[in-house]
Amino acid sequence: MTTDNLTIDDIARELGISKTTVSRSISGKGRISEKTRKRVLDFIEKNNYKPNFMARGLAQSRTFNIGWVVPGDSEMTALSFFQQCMLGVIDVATQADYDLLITTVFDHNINGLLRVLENHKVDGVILGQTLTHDPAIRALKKSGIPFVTVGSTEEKNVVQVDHDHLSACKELASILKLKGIRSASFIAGAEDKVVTLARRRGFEEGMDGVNTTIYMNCDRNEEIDRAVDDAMRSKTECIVCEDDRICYGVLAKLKKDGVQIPSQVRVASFYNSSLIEDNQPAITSLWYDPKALGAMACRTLLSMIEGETPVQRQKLGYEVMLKASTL
Amino acid sequence: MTTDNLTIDDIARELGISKTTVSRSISGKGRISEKTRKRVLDFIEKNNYKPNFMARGLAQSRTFNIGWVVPGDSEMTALSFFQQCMLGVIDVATQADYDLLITTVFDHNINGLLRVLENHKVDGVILGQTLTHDPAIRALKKSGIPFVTVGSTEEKNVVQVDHDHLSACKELASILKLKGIRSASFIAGAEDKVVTLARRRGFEEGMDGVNTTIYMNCDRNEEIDRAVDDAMRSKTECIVCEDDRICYGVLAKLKKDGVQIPSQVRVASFYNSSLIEDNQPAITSLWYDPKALGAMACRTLLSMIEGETPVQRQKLGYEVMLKASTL
DNA sequence: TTGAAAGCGCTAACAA
DNA sequence: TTGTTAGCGCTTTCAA
Repeated sequence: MTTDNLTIDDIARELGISKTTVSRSISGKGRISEKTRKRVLDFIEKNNYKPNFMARGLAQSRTFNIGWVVPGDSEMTALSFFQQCMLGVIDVATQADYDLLITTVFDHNINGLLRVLENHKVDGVILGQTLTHDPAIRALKKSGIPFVTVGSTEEKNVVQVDHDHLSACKELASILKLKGIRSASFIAGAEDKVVTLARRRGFEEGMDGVNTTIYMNCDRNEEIDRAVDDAMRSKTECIVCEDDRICYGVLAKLKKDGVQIPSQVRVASFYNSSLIEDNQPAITSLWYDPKALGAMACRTLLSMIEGETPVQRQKLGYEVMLKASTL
Repeated sequence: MTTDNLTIDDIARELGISKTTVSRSISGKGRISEKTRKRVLDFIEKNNYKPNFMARGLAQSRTFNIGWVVPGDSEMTALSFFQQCMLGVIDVATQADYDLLITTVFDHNINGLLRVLENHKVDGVILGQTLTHDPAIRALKKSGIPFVTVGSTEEKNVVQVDHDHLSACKELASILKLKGIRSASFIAGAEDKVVTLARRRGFEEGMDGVNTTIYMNCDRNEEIDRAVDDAMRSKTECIVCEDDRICYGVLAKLKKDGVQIPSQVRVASFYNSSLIEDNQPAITSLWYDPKALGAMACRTLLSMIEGETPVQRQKLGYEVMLKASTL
């Protein structure tokens, strides 16, 4: 049953033709008479032949794997965003007969990525997140391997796909401003992430003229709690959270302190996910499509692997979802 | 700079020895004089030689990749458990110069896994979750490839690592019973998951004599809400949640309904994670070490790939964490 | 339109 | 202790 040791030679012998012809029939490259082509394909179908990826890889210097690089702390990795995005990548990759090799980057330590690159274990890489001085991007550039980043970067000549965070955050912020908010606080995560900076800028531009306070690097709960304490003490009218994880922490803190939303303070988030979507009251937030983003990243990468030169920057849209948390 | 086209032939020529000698120096197999061995290694070090994995793979029929199979719905994948577990796997794999190929299984659809197996893209597989009639296990057995499951299974001859869910859940349940609880409800997820069944059994055994109600297949929020409604109507004294995700839903529902914990109902969870750990009040739960589990699974798999015959069932411990949610 | 033959870079008998 | 020689299974010139 499991006779999957069938090789291209076996087929050639069986059909009385050469390996070359078989190879060509499969790949579709070169001229082949429709007749023999069909003979080969039929035989393959019947005998359940599966080409050997390693052999093909060695001959063509290809692995048919693509690298997927994500932050290596479980708090990050577990974020709905990366998971959704990855599912989009997998969808597209699978259809093109590629598989995903996963690598983690933790605290600017890119050893895992370096190993994968040095060992030539992937044909291209998708970077799940961009940092301001991103060592991963540097390494990828140096390696010469095709790669695309999910998230923007200032680095030159980097193919990138991203949501339009700046516009989205600016739009949401300005809507909040129009609601008559006089003072707002922005609680955000690590400022070495490009997306954090974009959101901050969107917030600031949208809130132009409003009294604002910015709390950066609130990655852990204590920091979030402290930021919320400070914001409430300063009688902020609205807390805007940089992402779902932070919003989750903010909601927990407000609940603990018995602060009512939206009567005592309004809350909005620049990223939505299942982490907060069932909250009572519902949270005003931005909606993106990370799965579509992942799919686009993968499509782009595959085209690069095929030798095409893709658009450098692709932006995906968003939606503003106004809910009860901001009146 | 990027002269990484150095091959074993180059080294041999450069050093005036044969490829074989070089190969042996690297692998450490066969007899080699310390002197030449050192010469080769020094040369390699100096010239930054990196062996070609594809070539080695083709020659040895190995890929130096291991497959990591997880549920393909983002709600599941994002669970802290799988992420932590994966980080454990990656740690061990990386040290042994293996990489992780990720594959998803969604709703008993194992096509992704099948492709990876047929294409021989991995040397072994770690299954992140076990189902009662697990098609993945069947496929893996049939393929003959080494694999280990994270989670138990009834299938014969399957190497498996797991937490001791039964004992853990039974212990927690019996502690709750000792606290004088007269009626308890168990809210659980899909009953095709082996772990769900184990936890249920632990609950039932631990609660022996107590008036209990079981709610199975509560994977979505509506179902959780309905279960909670029913449980509260039946004046349950304690809601025991099968995992963190469900507990999260239960807590949200109780909050929405203004039910006080633990005064109006006690709550416990059979799995802890960041999803619920900051809850007020703190939730009584079980603590496991999924990262250690992943690491153990990977170590076991690697030993199997090396041809060893490992222990069939390995169990990791747990801790009962009694918190304010159960008095 | 087809085939022969030379690799891709490494490992592993078998000899020496 | 080291080297010679076949492969691993596929692709790809170059010829026919």
